[in-house]
Amino acid sequence: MMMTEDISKIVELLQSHGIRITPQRLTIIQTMMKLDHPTAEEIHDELENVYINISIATVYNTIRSLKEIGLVREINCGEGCTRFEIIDDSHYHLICKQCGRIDDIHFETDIDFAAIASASGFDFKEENIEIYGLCPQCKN
Amino acid sequence: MMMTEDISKIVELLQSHGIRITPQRLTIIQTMMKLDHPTAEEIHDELENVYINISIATVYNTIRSLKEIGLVREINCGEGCTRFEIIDDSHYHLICKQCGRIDDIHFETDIDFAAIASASGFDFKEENIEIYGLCPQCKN
DNA sequence: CTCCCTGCAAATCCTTTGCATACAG
DNA sequence: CTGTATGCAAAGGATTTGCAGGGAG
Repeated sequence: MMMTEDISKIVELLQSHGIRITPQRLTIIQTMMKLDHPTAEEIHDELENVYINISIATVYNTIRSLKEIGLVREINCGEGCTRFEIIDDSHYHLICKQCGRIDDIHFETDIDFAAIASASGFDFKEENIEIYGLCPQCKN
Repeated sequence: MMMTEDISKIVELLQSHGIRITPQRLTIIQTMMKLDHPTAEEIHDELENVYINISIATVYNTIRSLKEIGLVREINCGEGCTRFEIIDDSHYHLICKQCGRIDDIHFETDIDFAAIASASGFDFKEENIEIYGLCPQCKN
């Protein structure tokens, strides 16, 4: 997980994309760092728990901005289940097709994503690897 | 793309999962094979074009069944854009973050997905690799 | 100061569901 | 025959948008 001190780097990233630094945005980012692959609603609920009122629309709008600049990744956990996370180092996901459990998986790969993208004339931004299966609880 | 002759194998796959063979399901599968990463609605529209009336609910229900048995993969092309394809050989996707263009990418990888899954106690089903960037048209 | 951001509520869009009928096995 | 699949329409849920006021730069 990304360290709290990295907030200053995140602030620079937002500024470099002309995104204004607002208390709501910083709060949402910090909440995403605290929670484990939260849904938009879980972020919103967590904020309510600490008596911070940020509208769900702002949560969604912020997530969208952060996705666009590559700070946030969307994880598809099936059946209308969408979760989000701050992208830090290269880690990928192991997802249970049954219950939606998401495990972070760290491994190295020899795939040169940037080269693959540019071979088709694309500017590489980021990659996403999802491994689907049945978790220990669901596989029986 | 999967060959039409493979329909018999698909029929077997459905049967082995206790999924009944209906004209609607076969038609939807063939339409998915014909179209390039269609959305649910594109499948439905294509059927209307040839005067076949299959309700959009049946399209969605069928896609869901096919996803569950691992025949169909969902591709996330951002901004509430969900596309589907029949899974055939191992190929992955290069997706434009701007316009949603999807290119199929074929490459080999040394990642042993099954081993990674079982290391966490998961039964491996399938994997998904998405590379995001900006396509030649959008990167300027 | 100016323009972007926020909150609220309403709108929208995608997907699923309930029910009666049809049909695959 | 029996139980699942289908069609239709309606429900449901997630995400976005319009608008007026507030705040960052």
